[in-house]
Amino acid sequence: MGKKKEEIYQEAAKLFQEKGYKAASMRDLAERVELKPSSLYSHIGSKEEILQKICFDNALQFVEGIESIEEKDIAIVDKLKALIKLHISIAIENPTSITVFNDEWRHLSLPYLDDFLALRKDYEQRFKGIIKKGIEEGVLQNIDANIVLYTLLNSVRWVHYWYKPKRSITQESLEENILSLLLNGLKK
Amino acid sequence: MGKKKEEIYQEAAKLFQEKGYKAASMRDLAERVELKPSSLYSHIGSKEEILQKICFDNALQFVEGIESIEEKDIAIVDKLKALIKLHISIAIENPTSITVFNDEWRHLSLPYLDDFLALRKDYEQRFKGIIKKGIEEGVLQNIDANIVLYTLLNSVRWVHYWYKPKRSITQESLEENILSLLLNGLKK
DNA sequence: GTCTATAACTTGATAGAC
DNA sequence: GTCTATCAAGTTATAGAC
Repeated sequence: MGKKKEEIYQEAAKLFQEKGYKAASMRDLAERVELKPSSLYSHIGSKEEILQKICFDNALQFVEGIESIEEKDIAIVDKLKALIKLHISIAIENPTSITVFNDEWRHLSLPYLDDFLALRKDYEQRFKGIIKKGIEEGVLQNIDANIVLYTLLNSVRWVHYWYKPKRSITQESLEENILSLLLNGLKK
Repeated sequence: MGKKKEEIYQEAAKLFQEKGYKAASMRDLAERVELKPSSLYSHIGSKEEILQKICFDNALQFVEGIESIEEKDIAIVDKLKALIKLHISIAIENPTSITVFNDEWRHLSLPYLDDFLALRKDYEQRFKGIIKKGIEEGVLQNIDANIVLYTLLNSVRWVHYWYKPKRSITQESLEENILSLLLNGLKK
């Protein structure tokens, strides 16, 4: 990928994050990469093409991550730990694009929207499968698998909104704290 | 509030939820309430006025809710339970406006944006205060208060995205399950 | 690959008749 | 209070010179 093209994608992600996809204009973007708006189109096909790349790149990262965890020969609880860590590390490594992935996918047009939702559904089903197995094995509390799935996903999906790497908390201790809270509970 | 005005606010919330504030047009809205676009302005002042009402009405519901919980003479753990239930019930009672409140507040213009953020900050500080007291008293695990605050908020803030009241799960059992997960942990 | 110019369209909101 | 007509500004994207 050309250097300018890469710059455009990166700045677009920032812009989409700050203003939202719809409110971010190609004029804004052009200004940030020091080009006239029309010149953007020598590098990219359309505004939505940028959104597509961001959404699907992130979706694939999650799908690949869960596949590799599924294959591992480890205890269910450790698979869940690995999944939660996967979410935290993806969110912290690339907070900008993960925000767009989380919040702006709905502006995808068909058929991309359907493809995206299918990928997401697939991911959630795999995640739920691991939870269900843990309940069956008796190592997890017998809580509705959907509730566990979405409570875990949600609690971890927005870490990047408030966690700043420069703070006193390291990523390691962040992971430990969240894992302790989710696995052992808030009560002493 | 006039009947038509009420209808406009309600449909606007739905529309903002479905498409996002920026992508939802006054023409869309007019069509839904069976008016010509210009006629909307006999009932409302502007598009943003609708957003303001949605955001501040919800924010005040949370602030009033936490004030009433603070005043109660009950154990810290019970205050936390009450807070989590507050979030769940607000989200389920009015899923449409809570989505707009959650996701679209950033399209508020100044000075409303600052007012809104101040309200939110105030709420979070109060919530964090309760958590800190629980840690001091020794009834909660010694986990960073920010991590607890945001993990709780996030896990519960998006319940309405996946919980459908018509499902087999009642609101009561939903609350019990989420509370059990957050307070006692996922592990058996 | 960048520019100027502009097409084709959508946006929120207003003026003024009825 | 609803309408028709319309404005002014903003949108993505393209055409074609250099």
